[in-house]
Amino acid sequence: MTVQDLLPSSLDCGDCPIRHRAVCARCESDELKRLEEMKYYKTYEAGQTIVWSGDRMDFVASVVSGIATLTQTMEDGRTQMVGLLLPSDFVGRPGRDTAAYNVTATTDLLMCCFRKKPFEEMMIATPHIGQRLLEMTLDELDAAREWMLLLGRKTAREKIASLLAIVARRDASLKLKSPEGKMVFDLPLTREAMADYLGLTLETVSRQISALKRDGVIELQGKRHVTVPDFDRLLDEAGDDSDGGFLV
Amino acid sequence: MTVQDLLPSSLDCGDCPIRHRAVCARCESDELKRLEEMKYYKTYEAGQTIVWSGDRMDFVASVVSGIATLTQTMEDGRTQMVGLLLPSDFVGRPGRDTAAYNVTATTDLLMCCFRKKPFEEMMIATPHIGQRLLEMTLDELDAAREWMLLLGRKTAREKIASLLAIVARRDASLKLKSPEGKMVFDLPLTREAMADYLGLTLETVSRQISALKRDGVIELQGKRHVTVPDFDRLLDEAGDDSDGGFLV
DNA sequence: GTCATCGATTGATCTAGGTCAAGGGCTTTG
DNA sequence: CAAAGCCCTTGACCTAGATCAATCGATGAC
Repeated sequence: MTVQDLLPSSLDCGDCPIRHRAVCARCESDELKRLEEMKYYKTYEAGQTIVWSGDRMDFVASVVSGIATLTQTMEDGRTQMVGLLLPSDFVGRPGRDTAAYNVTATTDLLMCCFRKKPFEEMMIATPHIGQRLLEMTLDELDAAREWMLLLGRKTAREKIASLLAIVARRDASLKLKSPEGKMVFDLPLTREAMADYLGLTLETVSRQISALKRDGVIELQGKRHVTVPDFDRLLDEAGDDSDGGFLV
Repeated sequence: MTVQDLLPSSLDCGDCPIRHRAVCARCESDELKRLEEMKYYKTYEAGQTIVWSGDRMDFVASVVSGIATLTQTMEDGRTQMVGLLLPSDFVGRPGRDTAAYNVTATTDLLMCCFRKKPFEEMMIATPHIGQRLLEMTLDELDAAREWMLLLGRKTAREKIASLLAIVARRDASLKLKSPEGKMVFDLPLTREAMADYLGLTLETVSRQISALKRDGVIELQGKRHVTVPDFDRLLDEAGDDSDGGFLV
C-alpha cells in the first residue's frame, strides 16, 4: 500500500469538503452553484454538544476541521461511541427529522451546513446526489460492521491497535508520511473517548497504550503525539484481515 | 405499546415482501409491474452459504421466509455476526459488486431476487426507489449502532435479553400475541449463532438463558420455544432506554 | 507562587465471562 | 436398536479486563 492509496480521491481541490465527498462527485456546475449558495458555516467549541439524541435536527453538514463524535448512552451512564467524524465526514439523516445520537465536538469544530429542507429538495431534483448519499451511507454501514467485529471479538490490545491504525490512515490522507516512512499524527481523542470508542475503560486504554509503546509498536511524544515506525506491524497487532477496510 | 404498533406497515398485502418493504412503498402500478417481471426466487438449505465475503454478488434480494446471517471472520476463526436477516429484510449493496460479509442461511431459506444490473437501472429511472433504499440503509445503520452499544457496554444477561426482545418483537409482527398477553416464539438461532451475534461464547449464552428462565423472565419449552410472560420485564432486563429502537 | 482542575499513569484487587471438560437428550443412519 | 452426530447444559477453574485508589504532571485561576 502506498501513500497515494491512502489519499481519498475527494480532497484534491476546492475549499469545502462537502463539495467533493458528500455531494458533488459528479455535479454539473449549476448544481454546484446552487449548493454553494445554500451552504453556511457553523463553529463549535471543544466539548460542546451539537445535538442531543432525540432532538430536532434541521440541517445536514460536513466536517471541515476538528473532530466530533456520535455517542449512545444508557440511563445509568454507560456510553458507547458509535461514530467518529473526522474532517470531510458527513453527518445528517436526510428524511429523518430527529437525531438518533448525541453529536459532540471533541475539539474546536468547523462545519459546513445545509438546511435540511432545501437539501432534501435538491436531492430529489438531482438524483445522483441521492445516489451519492446512499453510497456514503453504505460506507458508514461497512465501517459500523467492522467496528462490531472489533467490539465483539477483539482483545483490548487489538482494539487499541485498530483505533491507532484508523486514525493513522485517516491522518496520513491529509499529510504525507515522514521521509523514513514513519507515520506521525496526533490522537484526536482523550483516553476516555478512546475507551468509549472501544468498549473499554480508560485505565485499560492507558495500560495498553503503554504496553504498545514498551513493545516498540508505537512511540509517544507527550500524551497525544504518536509515531508509528512500522505501519504493517501495527496492522498486524490490530488483527485486521483486510489492510484496506475500516472506513469510519 | 400495542400489538398494532409492532406491525410493520409494509406487510399487509401481496405475496412478495420486497414489493412492500424494500422498494414499492410508493410505487405506481407500472413500476410495480416491471419489478414483478424482474423478480425470481431462490432457495437455500439450512447451513448453506449464500455468498462469501469478497465474492462477486450480482443480485439483490429480500427474504421471503427463513433466516440468514451476515458474519465477519478473523483469520484465526473468531467470528462476529454483523447482520441478521429475518423475513422481509433486504440484502444487497446497489453500486457495489462484491459482498462485504459472509451471508449464510441458518434455516431453509426462500429469497426473492433481482439481478443487480437491471435493479440498478430501475433505481436510476425511478428515483423514489433509490430514496427508499437510502431510508432502509439508514435503518440498518441505526440497528448496527444500537448493536454496537450492546456489544461494547452491555452485560451478558442484558445482551441475551436484548436479543430475545428483538426476536420477540419481530416475530410478534407476524403473529399476534396470545390472549393473555404473552409473547410466544421460536428462537431462530443456535446457541452458537446467538453467541456470535452477541460477542459471547455459547456456554455463556446457555448459562444466561438458564438464568433468565430460573428468574421467571422467560419460559422455555424445549430448547428453542420461548414464552415471554411480561415483555416490559424483558425490556427492563435488556437495559434498553428506548422501547422502540433496534430495528435489525 | 499556590491551589484547583483535568488528563493520564500505575498499582492492587476483584469478577464476569472465557476455557476446558464431562455428560445429556434429540435426531439420523445403518 | 445401537451408534454417531448435533446441540445444549453444567461444573470447575482461570484470566482479561474492570474497579478502586493513589499519584503525577500540565495548565490555568487568583
